[in-house]
Amino acid sequence: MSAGDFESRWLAPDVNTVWTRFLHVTHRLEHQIDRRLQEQHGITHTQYEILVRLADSDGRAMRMSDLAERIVTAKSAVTYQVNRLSEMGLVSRKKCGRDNRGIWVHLTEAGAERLERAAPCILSLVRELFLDAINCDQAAELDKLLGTWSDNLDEHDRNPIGHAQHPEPEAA
Amino acid sequence: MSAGDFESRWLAPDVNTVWTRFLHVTHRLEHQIDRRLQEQHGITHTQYEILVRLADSDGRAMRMSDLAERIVTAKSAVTYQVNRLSEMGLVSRKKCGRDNRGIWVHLTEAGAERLERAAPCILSLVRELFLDAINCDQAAELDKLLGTWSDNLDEHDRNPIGHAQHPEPEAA
DNA sequence: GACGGCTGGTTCGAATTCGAACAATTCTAT
DNA sequence: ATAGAATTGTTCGAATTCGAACCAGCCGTC
Repeated sequence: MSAGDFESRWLAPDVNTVWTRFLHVTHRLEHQIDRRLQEQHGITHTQYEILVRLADSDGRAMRMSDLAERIVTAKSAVTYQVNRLSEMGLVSRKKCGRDNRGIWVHLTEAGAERLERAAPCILSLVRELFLDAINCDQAAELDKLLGTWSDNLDEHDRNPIGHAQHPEPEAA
Repeated sequence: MSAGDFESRWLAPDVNTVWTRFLHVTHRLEHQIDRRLQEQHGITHTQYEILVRLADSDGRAMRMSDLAERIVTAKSAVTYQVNRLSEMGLVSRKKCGRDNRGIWVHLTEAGAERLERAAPCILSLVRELFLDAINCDQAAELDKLLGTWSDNLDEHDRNPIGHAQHPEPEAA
């Protein structure tokens, strides 16, 4: 085809390159961590994340929906995983009197212990793969970047469309 | 550990914070893109990735396993997605005479068109959320970081554990 | 040229995720 | 007080992913 001017087609190679590499790296990172976590501690990365968030929370407990928001998944997925973790005895659910429809997920002693055992392993992996090899300046830069991205996402969530094509229904 | 210099500022706020933010940001990014892609172009992010890789390849074709490696998923997942894309008419499979067990996945005209339509949309989203807000220096920095991480992962893959934690002390 | 070992892809079952529909509860405004 | 809206979690079905088992074609050696 090669239809004349398509400057907006592949844009600057930079965007593509950086983005592609970014995806590649993040995917591989997740895979590594997931595997290690599975093999050595018998939990998923998501499950690990849930435990971490609980441990970091006041009273080692959190509401389902807060959990969902923190780990960025659908509520139903949280239900599923909390069931799993509950079966394993790592968390427990308790109704909270205040709001009868709400549920508090508590980290159990067993859960805390499991986390204590898994955390160093994962953190060292994260360090090894992710942080150790970058210097302070880069680290500071990364921190800034994360902030920027986060803000951007917030803003975009508030204002989903930006300038997207009209949400036209499929014309017949 | 003096509490004022870059180093401690970086190390002290612990790995956890940066890592957590990183996960949060990447997950949200993926979700945004996935949603946009689904809503506006009827394909998954993985499917989009496959199309992109094909379009970028010589002869707009790739072997299944190369594809799997590029997009970092299990081979079976590639089979699955290529089947879907094939049903949609966006790719086609062709045996290659050379190696009778190998399969070349070709981008069809329809696939190329679909990609042409989707790419600007996604790239603009990527820019908007990911790149626009960072300046050249930061972009360069990011690029360097990605390179470092990638190398790290390569090395780690070659040398998976090197010092496995306690393999499995599960008994009481 | 037959034999064991690789490699490339597929198939199968299990696990996980999502979104939509739902039930129960709280909140708001009249 | 009450109808309507919003929120909280769950359930359900569909889609997707993974890993292991598997088949088939390639490659080296004898």
